[in-house]
Amino acid sequence: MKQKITLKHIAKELQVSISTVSKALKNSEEISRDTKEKIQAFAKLYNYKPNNIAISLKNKRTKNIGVIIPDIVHHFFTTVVRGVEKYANTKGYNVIVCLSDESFDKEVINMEMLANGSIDGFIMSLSSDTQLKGDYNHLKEVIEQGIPMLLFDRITNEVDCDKVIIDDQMGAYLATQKLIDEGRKKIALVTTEDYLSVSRERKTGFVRALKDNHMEVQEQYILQMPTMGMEEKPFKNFFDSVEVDAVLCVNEIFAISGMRYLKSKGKRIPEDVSFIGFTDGLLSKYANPSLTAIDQHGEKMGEAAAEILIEKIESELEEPSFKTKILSPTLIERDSTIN
Amino acid sequence: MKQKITLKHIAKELQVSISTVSKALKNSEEISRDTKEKIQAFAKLYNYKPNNIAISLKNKRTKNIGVIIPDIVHHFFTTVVRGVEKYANTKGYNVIVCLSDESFDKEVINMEMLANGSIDGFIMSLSSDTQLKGDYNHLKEVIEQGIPMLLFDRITNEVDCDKVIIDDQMGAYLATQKLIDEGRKKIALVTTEDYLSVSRERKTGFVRALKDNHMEVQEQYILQMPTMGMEEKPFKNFFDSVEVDAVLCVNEIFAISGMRYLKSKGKRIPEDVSFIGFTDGLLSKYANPSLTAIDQHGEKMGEAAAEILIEKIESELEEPSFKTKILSPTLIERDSTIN
DNA sequence: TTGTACGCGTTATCAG
DNA sequence: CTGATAACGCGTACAA
Repeated sequence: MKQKITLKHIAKELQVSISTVSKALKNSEEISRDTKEKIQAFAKLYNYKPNNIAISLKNKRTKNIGVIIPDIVHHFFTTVVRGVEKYANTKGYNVIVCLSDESFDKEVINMEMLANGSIDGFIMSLSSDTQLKGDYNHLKEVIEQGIPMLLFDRITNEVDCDKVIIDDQMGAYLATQKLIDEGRKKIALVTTEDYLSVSRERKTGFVRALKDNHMEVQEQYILQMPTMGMEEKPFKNFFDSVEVDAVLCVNEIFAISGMRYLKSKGKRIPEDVSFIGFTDGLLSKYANPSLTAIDQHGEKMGEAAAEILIEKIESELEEPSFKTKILSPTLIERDSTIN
Repeated sequence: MKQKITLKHIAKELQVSISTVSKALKNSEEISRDTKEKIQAFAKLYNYKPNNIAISLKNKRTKNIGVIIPDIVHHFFTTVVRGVEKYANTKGYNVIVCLSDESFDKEVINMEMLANGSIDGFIMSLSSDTQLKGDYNHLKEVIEQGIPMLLFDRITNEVDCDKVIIDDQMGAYLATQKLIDEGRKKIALVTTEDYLSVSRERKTGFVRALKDNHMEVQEQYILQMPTMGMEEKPFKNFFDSVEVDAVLCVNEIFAISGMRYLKSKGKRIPEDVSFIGFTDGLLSKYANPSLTAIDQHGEKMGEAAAEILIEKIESELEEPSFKTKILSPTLIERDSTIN
């Protein structure tokens, strides 16, 4: 087993001091050509690579960024991670991914683990538990310590930091307007509970579009789904009790499940009922009919987040100047709406 | 801005030596009650937490494990990552995720970045590029250095290390047998190019099942898809030229796309043609008809991988005793086959 | 041109 | 009971 070689080994082997080796490997002018060549050759031969940990300790820079997301088996979040990775790697950063699993406690634990020197900055999206609880002290503490922090997608106004979001209101507005333009009159919204920031925004956009078109907002057309998983029954109750001709869903799964139920009731899509869903993931593309969707541009979001965060890390100015970047969503028309 | 506090700060503030503080915080018997209480109170007040990096340097243990996967916007890999995270966190480890993006070069770069002290061990699945190239020197070098390494799913026999896979042959066999039991006679296999280890295995299982049932293996029933993405044309060519009554696909996307095309040709599923796909992801569940699938138990795989790797990391014996854990796949019957 | 000494934050050993 | 010292691996200001 070829143990990792250190400056010390090289120094001893070549009968010079450690600092000479260090300088030689940085091609310092201070060192004679001969010595440099000898040392560099030796280093290459034994494949010397500086130890990241030692450098981190010295520089107080780890070149790691911590990403905390609620779930990883999730199309949108993974596209964001991919974007973060992509940009971070070009800047020589690694990405440490931690999952909060939608739990406040795990979010706190993970942040504490990472905050003790493991990372130079955070990119995160709040767990639903945290948003429900409304307790953001763990974020505030980290920020207090001077660790750069960026929130994306699921954010809160209660903490001051950089943010990247898509314009969820606009997404919902676009979608709703599209349905109205099709001539739909009874448009339903299928959403989650209100404490998720994104759901609130989407609902606002939905309502605004209706009002702008002088349509009435009827609470009975709004279905608030309980926690994910059991979709069958709520849909049944809802669609059996109200007659709709269009449905906007805050995620793909709701849309697919909704379409399935209505089709089983003999409705034709999109002739009888149009569907639009948030998050343009795999399901939207491969659904039958394929689903018209709001693309949230996760990868771009991740890249933007990484760019902003890394800039902040490397600028190290004390100024608390935070920006919120708002990306625009796009409507991708497929077969669940009428062209 | 409340800077992170160190032992040194505490020592200075309390007029004691650094080592006294260190010991006091570890509740050492050597330190008097009074001093300990004073120091512990102070530490708690200022929320002292030891610096991970310094500890890593000292212990030569980072408590990080590196996970390198070809793609993260991918249901199977994310379930594995989730399993790894889950187990690793219970053992106090963080997970550093790097993406090879199916590229040999990125795989090498990422491994080198992580191998210089950032992680205590690797869990990885080979990029297709690497499998195509057949060059595993980067893995061998890392293993040479004594860094524990575990391969999962996309593995190779050319490197000696721990491995976790599902029995892909068995999965394909199970699926094929199911189709045969339904009375299908013209069973197609839709797969990728042969250099992916998993595809090879699945093909072998498919062939074996046919032979065991005294059925002829006909090359014309095997469709080798080019790289992912453009599914339309190859399917058209294939299904227009051969008549089949069942299809086994090595992934969900192929299955969904295949079903779609055949439905567009007026075939009924599963009455005219049965479908089974590998990887029980979202698409399988929500497809129409829902897809009978081989569950690869990604999360279990991740947990098993993390368990084996961490055990190896913490046992630090020199013995090169490597095991290969083989998980059994499960057939999940849905509506694309006949019950 | 090369080497010494120090510091990053921690722990362990040993001396007082 | 407490403190000084060395060590982990590296970089660098300063001394030789």
